[in-house]
Amino acid sequence: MSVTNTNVPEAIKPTDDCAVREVLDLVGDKWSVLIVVLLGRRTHRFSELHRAIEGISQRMLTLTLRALARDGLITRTPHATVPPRVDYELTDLGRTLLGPLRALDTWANTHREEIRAARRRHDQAS
Amino acid sequence: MSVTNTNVPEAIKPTDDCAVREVLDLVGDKWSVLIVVLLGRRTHRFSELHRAIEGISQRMLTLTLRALARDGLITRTPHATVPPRVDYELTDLGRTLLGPLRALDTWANTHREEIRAARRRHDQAS
DNA sequence: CAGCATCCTTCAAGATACTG
DNA sequence: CAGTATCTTGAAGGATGCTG
Repeated sequence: MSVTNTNVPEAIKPTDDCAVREVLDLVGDKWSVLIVVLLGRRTHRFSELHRAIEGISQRMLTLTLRALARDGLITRTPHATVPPRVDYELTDLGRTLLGPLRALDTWANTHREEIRAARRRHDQAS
Repeated sequence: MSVTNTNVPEAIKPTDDCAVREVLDLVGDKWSVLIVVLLGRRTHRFSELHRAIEGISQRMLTLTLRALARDGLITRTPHATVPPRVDYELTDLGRTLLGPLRALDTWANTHREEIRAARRRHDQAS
């Protein structure tokens, strides 16, 4: 199913059939967008990401980076130095994702208060 | 942290500090975007959504609708008829989300093959 | 019809300790 | 430094039966 095309049958299957959900399967988890955004600014090494992202464990950083690399959004380049050093960088594909993410970012900043208000109203009423 | 503003310190906290992650906390789950997209076309009643969204359980449909209503993205209007009937509809706020979602949708459709290719390459290499 | 109440399973994610 | 290897837990989600 497409968000854009409205000339479609009623039914929706998650993942198979909804393009937006495919994106969420790529970067909808807890850490991926944070990494993509940081790498959107500049190349980072592993330890830099680890320090920059508050609260992430070494394990989750490794797993998330591996998944992003598999999907072609980032590259991993190890340097044979001592001590070892591994750089992570957005691919061209990864960079194209920054635009849509910016749209979401703008939306969130614009409507943040509206959402909080709705929540307060709802929680009050019940 | 903002995706747009690059004049910011290094560190990122998830949820608190990243606007994109806030959106993902609203609609990043398995079913929310599907519902938002369907309601973007027209008002639906509960049973219509249940039939339209392949694989969703009554329980998850109820929970997801409730969360979306709490965040002010949709409205719930029960009709005192027999048999009972409840309509769900996007709010103005909910409608403003369709734009950013469309951006993601377009991105996914454009780069779907690229991602599949990257994945094949990666899985081959290992 | 539109749900709620329970029980159950699975998996994302965290904690901790170890290593090339 | 940049990871693995285990173990554990919490929350998301599913299955089923009941009800105003």
